[in-house]
Amino acid sequence: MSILNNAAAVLSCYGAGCTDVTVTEVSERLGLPKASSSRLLRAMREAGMLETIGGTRRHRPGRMMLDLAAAFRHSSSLISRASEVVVTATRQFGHTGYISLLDGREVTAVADFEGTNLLRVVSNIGRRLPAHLSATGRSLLARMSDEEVRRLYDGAPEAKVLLRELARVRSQGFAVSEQESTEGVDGIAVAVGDPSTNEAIALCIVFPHALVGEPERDRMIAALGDGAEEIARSLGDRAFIPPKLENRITT
Amino acid sequence: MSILNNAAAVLSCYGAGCTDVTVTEVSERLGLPKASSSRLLRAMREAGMLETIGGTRRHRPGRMMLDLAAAFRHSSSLISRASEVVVTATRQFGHTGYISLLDGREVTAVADFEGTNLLRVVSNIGRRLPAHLSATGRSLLARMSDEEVRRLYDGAPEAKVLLRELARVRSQGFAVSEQESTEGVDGIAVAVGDPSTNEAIALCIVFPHALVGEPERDRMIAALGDGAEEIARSLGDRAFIPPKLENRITT
DNA sequence: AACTGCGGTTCCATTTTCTGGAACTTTCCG
DNA sequence: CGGAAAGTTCCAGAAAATGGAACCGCAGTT
Repeated sequence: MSILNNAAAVLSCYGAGCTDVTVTEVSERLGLPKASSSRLLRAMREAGMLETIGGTRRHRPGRMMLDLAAAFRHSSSLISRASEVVVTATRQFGHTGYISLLDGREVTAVADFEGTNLLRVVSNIGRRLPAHLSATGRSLLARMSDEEVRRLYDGAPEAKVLLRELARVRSQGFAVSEQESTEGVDGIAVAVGDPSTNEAIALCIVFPHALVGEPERDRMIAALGDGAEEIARSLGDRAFIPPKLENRITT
Repeated sequence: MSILNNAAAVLSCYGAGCTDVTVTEVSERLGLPKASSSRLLRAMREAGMLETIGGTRRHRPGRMMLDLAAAFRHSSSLISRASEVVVTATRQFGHTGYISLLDGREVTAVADFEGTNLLRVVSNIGRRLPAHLSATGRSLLARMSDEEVRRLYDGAPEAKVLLRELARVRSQGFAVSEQESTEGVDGIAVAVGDPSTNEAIALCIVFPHALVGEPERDRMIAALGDGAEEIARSLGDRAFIPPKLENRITT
């Protein structure tokens, strides 16, 4: 068990609302002796991976993580192109937009773009959601074959329902979330990929459930879909599914 | 020399436009034998700190960095409060806003908030600037004593000019940047701190130089200043310098 | 003031991991 | 296809990491 794995295990503690840790908490969560935890956190501090909050015992990720997250975002021309599309839609409609990607069975937001309407949506960056319970996740899963989805959700009770849901997403070319992950907030998502890097991302807009009617939703779907289609064409994404509003299935 | 330090050195390669690295590049930049570099990158890959781009030889930061950057942002109530202020100002004025912090002699943006006006400013997150050459940097440095600034810039040729500049910032309570780091773009920044964590951040708005006149600049300064003052009051920041428009010194 | 408990740090012998150079393998390009 | 460049594996020795115990620092209680 290398120290690098221990360090990564410490870093994995962050998330799901955990913003800082102490020596004792690390010791308990990783099952390491106190002495090892103390030395590990110290070494990580000195390497810049962690920093203490105001000289207290509380350790948070070091500020180098800001640079690293940005480098991740900039490493992908797919993300850059999709960001342009979502920014434009965010400005056009005034609602908040996201770029998200899959990591195992979860989605995580890569970038967000604040809207101007009255709805202040908590930033999704750093917040992981089950893929099958979010529009972005479903739009991304819909790009996979049923066999691939079955393998990913092997043994999971939600697999059967999910496969039916994904058939629907494929038919429509977009995924919809209705107050699913946030009360009062709906979302629409369209996924697109880059075959040269074998990655895919979801473009998403979220908006207040009660204030946005179907005509505006259609316009947003079209805006995301047209932009994503342009990206798919220029990157050669043969798995792209263009949104077809006439195929919309209402619940 | 521990493997953790080597890993951190690899992670430090990202930034200044570098979004991915190969084994050979790491070998050269860190002065390590190829064998060591290959094993190091592999161990970091397996730990999730790095990932390859589409199975190529190119390594970028792993997606865990997104979570870690978010945890950093959420670890500070100062950043959260300041973000509220900047979002409000961004919506009120339509210009892009930032939260930035100091790291040595550099500033780095923690969060950005896209405006709605026609100016599309490249995201500053992940882009480090010399603190003395940016409004956010100067507003943060102005909170330090001259002695502290001299120590930070010990031996640096720009120290003398900077100290004069900081006296000006202290007199005004805000810092201004006029087409300094980006052509055609001006910025104003106000710094505020949290004595309980001993950290400080700068609230900043950037806008097109040619399109924003002095009355609107004053209103933006007031918006940032009032918000920052509220934060300072509630966190007990005795080093806070409220903006005083009557003390403005024009170049 | 002394004591106790909790969180964290240091010491040290032992164990484990990491290292560099060389040989080998894979990939890419002309 | 061949050659060169990039990357990987092997192995003995060196270096780092480990766990348990002792120690330290701080805060609260008597």
